[in-house]
Amino acid sequence: MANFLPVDEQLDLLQKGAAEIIRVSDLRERLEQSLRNGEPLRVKAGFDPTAPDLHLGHTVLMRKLKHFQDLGHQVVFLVGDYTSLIGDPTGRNVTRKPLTREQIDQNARTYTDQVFRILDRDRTEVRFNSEWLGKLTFEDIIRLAAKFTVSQMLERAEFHARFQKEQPISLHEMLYPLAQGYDSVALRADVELGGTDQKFNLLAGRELQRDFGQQPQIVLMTPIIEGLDGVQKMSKSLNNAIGIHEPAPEMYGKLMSISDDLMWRYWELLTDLRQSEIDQMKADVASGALHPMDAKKRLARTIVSGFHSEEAARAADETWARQFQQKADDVEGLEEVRIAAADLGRDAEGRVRVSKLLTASGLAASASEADRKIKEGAVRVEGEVVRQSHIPLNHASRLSLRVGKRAKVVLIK
RNA sequence: GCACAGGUGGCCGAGCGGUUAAUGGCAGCAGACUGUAAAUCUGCCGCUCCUUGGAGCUACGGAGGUUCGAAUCCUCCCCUGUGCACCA
Repeated sequence: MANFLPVDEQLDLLQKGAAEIIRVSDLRERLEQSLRNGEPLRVKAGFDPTAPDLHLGHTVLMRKLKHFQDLGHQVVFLVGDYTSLIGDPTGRNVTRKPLTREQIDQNARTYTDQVFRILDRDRTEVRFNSEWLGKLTFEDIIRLAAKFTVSQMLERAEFHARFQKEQPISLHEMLYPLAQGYDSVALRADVELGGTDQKFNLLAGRELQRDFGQQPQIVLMTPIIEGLDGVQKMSKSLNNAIGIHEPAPEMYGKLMSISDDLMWRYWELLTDLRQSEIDQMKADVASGALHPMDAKKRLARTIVSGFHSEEAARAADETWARQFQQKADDVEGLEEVRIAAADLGRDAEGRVRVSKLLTASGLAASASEADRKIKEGAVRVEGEVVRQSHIPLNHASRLSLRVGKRAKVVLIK
């Protein structure tokens, strides 16, 4: 099988960026064991396909998975198709809405497509937990449930908080850690990765494995990265996430919108730059040798080129600079939208309602909102601020529109 | 099942028969300021329509009802929480 690196070197890479490992001594032992018998470790990480897209927050964990993979270990990418019927209560103050089977399948497909932007497809074992969870009988579930007590469950911060606030906790939500733990049993996992918020669930795996006569898995937790707001964790539903499928300019722009403070965290968790290099850069910014904006641009380029290409990153960089650093409305590189002239409607003098233009192009959610933006002076057509509700539109079939920092080119036919 | 307390705009949370899409906070958006941001200040923050200003429509768990008038009162239903559920 693979030629493994010496244990110390492996540990060195694996510990980098890990928030907590339970326990490091066990991991060392397990690595030594694997080195002796030439068997790679089985390293598991589960993802619930509850949202259709992965975002950069997920990649923190995937990057760590890749480290294991690079070291020659067997990575198991587990799609929690069955557990997503429950919905992980982690970090939730309300019960999740259950997904339909179709949504889950659809999401799972999107997931596996995206994950191989980071992991090596040929060396990754992809599994779905419906494979074994779907076969459990009610009796099996009763036996699993008997392993935990109600107060153990209520110790969990999420449940505790909800209980205190007299908010509902459905019984099935307590089944989640059992299911995730049983996954580890079924997969005979040596190591499980997860975010720090998963601690309880990860530890349940150790518990159950012990009960099933297996060696309890090592648990490696990665930090939870903050979203664009810099406060809450990155999450699609909080609308502060950067999806890994997002187009380069979008991704670049979002990265540039983070605060200077947050930038350092992103450097650490989302790039492979060494800590020493990051510290150096930090020092340069502090001393004034490096402009923070340049550091941030470099961050954005680094990340974007990882998911797209260097050319795409460079192009995004130029587009961004044009859009935000020059005041003039430059049409080049902007997203183009087609609008049917019939959808706009003209008044007797052949003028067009600006709010219609904005809604049709997707720059405003509703005509009412568009009208407000016009009053606020946020709307520009061909670079000129527009304050009237109607503008003449002769034969121009192509014009640039801007609302605040968002801009598009519309083609009217 | 019984009793009690609740269900208000993306979220939290006031209002508890009579100005107003409904105080306030958060989030969001825009303007100013900057280095793109962040911070700060200001404005906006249901939808539709009409060329600055207006007009209309839809909203306070759901359905009915009382009333000139309801988020506010009544009835039923749905949902959540708490307590009780042997003696009671």
